[in-house]
Amino acid sequence: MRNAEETKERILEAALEEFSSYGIAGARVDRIAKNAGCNKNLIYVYFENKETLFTTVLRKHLTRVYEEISFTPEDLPGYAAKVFDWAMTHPHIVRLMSWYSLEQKMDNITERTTARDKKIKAIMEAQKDGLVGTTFTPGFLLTAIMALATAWTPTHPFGPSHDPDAVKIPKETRDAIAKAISLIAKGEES
Amino acid sequence: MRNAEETKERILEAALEEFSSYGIAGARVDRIAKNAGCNKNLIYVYFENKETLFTTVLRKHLTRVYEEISFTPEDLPGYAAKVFDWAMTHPHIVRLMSWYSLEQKMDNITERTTARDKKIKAIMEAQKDGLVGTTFTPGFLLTAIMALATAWTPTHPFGPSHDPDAVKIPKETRDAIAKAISLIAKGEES
DNA sequence: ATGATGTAAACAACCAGTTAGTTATATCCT
DNA sequence: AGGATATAACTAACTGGTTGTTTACATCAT
Repeated sequence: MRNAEETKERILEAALEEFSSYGIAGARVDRIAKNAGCNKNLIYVYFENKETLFTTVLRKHLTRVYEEISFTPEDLPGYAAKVFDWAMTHPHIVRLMSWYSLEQKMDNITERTTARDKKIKAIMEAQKDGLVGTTFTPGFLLTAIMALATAWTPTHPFGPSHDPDAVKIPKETRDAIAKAISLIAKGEES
Repeated sequence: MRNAEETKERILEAALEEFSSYGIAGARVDRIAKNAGCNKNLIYVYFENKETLFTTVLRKHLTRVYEEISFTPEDLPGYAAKVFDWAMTHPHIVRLMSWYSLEQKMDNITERTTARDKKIKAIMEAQKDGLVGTTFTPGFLLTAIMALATAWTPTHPFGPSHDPDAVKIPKETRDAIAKAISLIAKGEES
């Protein structure tokens, strides 16, 4: 019963649930402690603040995502499908990212920007090699992929509420997204 | 100085700013009263409480949007461009919608669902008339349009942070979005 | 003078963060 | 081995400030 690492993990789990549901401002430290089955003070011992607890949770899951989802510039539709699958199976983390981008004070997490730069460069090279069309810029393509892949997440402002039936048939939606990205990545003329 | 309608309006203005910046949980009623230049109690006299004040602000601007942006099922790229322009010039309201979809207790505003149903039906008819391709369902097309059109908003989790240069050249981004929607709406085969 | 409009103060609940103290467990000494 | 001791893990209770909401009172227009 007296295991610091285990309690830290329980706190992080409860914090994910709490922050995902209520955001930073809406989250309650007492509730996190209760759901983690530990004393409130331990949260302040192991993690500095409410805010650093949040960023700790976010960073932890973000790095896990970067490891799980490999970027394939030569197969952008497949990448979009992978991101879609991940977003649909990990709605908590998508919510976490949404909260962060709204409540943020504009200090970006370094991991994200470096990961983004890598992808941009990879798309540029794929374009040079003729694997991806040059109708759109790498930045546009990447943003379009992420926007489409996460659009059907329960949290999205224009998501399931605009396409309620899609939630029941995720496979069809995934294929449609891949298809759409395929069209954009080729970028044929009209 | 003694004009109820005027003070109501000042409260709604200050509330928009406050809720857009901090969300429902993060917003402070004292700050709204201060920025509206009125007594805190008036907020409770004219609007029930914090939450109904929020929904009042949201509803007000949503109906305005529905009036301003006309839906053109025969020209989906043009509609996407219009939505993009609106999103870029009204970031507060986009943020308001984002907050709402995150903090929501899943009770949808009726105006939104009816407006959505109308658009879906319009796209269906456009497909029957051969004005829009049938590769994708109307719900998918509508969601894709909204997702792409709002993806470069400052608040989007994968927005400007994934495509920083796009913010400086909104016209190019708008045209790229229209082009992308054009490709999807045609839905040519590979 | 009466209802609409506005003000100041208070209130009760809440909440992030702290303090002081307790228990378990590992380490050291003999 | 076994008792003293130090330390890591944990707890209960408190603090000081904040916050949504209410109450009691003042002032203006008609």
